[in-house]
Amino acid sequence: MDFKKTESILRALGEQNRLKIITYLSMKTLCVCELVEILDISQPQVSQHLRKLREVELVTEEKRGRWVYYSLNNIHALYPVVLHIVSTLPLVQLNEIRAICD
Amino acid sequence: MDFKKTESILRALGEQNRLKIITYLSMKTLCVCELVEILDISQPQVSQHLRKLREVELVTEEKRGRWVYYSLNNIHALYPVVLHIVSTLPLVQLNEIRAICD
DNA sequence: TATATATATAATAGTTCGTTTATATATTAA
DNA sequence: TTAATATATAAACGAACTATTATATATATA
Repeated sequence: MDFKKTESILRALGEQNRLKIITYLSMKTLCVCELVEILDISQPQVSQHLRKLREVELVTEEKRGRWVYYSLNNIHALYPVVLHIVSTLPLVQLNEIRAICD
Repeated sequence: MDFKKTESILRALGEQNRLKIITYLSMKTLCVCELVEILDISQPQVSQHLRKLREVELVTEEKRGRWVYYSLNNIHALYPVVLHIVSTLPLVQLNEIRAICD
């Protein structure tokens, strides 16, 4: 992984909401509206943060009906580094997600 | 390490010149003028990048005479993560540093 | 078909960032 | 003591970033 690419990936990781998205996705594939509820930020904000993570291919997306599900890209060259970073972060709980989606 | 602090550390790491500084410091303690020569960027640029790394305590400094020597902070909570990142970067060589310092 | 939901994107404004240039301070050497 | 070297910092400017607001598209439901 060259310096330029690593720079852009670390930039994508260097934001609290995106770190939280990565942390939750490391536990479970989630759709946008679930992330909106979990992170308690606006839908456009979640979409824009996901875009940054998509641009550097840290996450993958899969459309199912109305929903778009996001997962950590576990074949990314820096996937082990990402998990290492997540392991240093506070434990978060993935409580029952209130069915606000729908 | 909380999300806010991790954000600021990843931001400090998310820049090519700073990634190179970290990479070289992982091999050897170096003074500012040596980094200026190795990275081939201006002295104020090196000093400002070092400041960002100092602010998040990724590096430590030690003044000896006219020179200020910088080292990786190996007791930083994220030191293992930093080494993990460095291990994914291209190998760099620390050739004889022409004695431009002095 | 009309409406509601899920999502993405664009425009805007305020903020942070990186580079350049100029300068100040400390230390050493002449 | 004067000059040179090593370093830090500040100001200025353009670029990149983030949040907000508005809107467009796709899909499902009534």
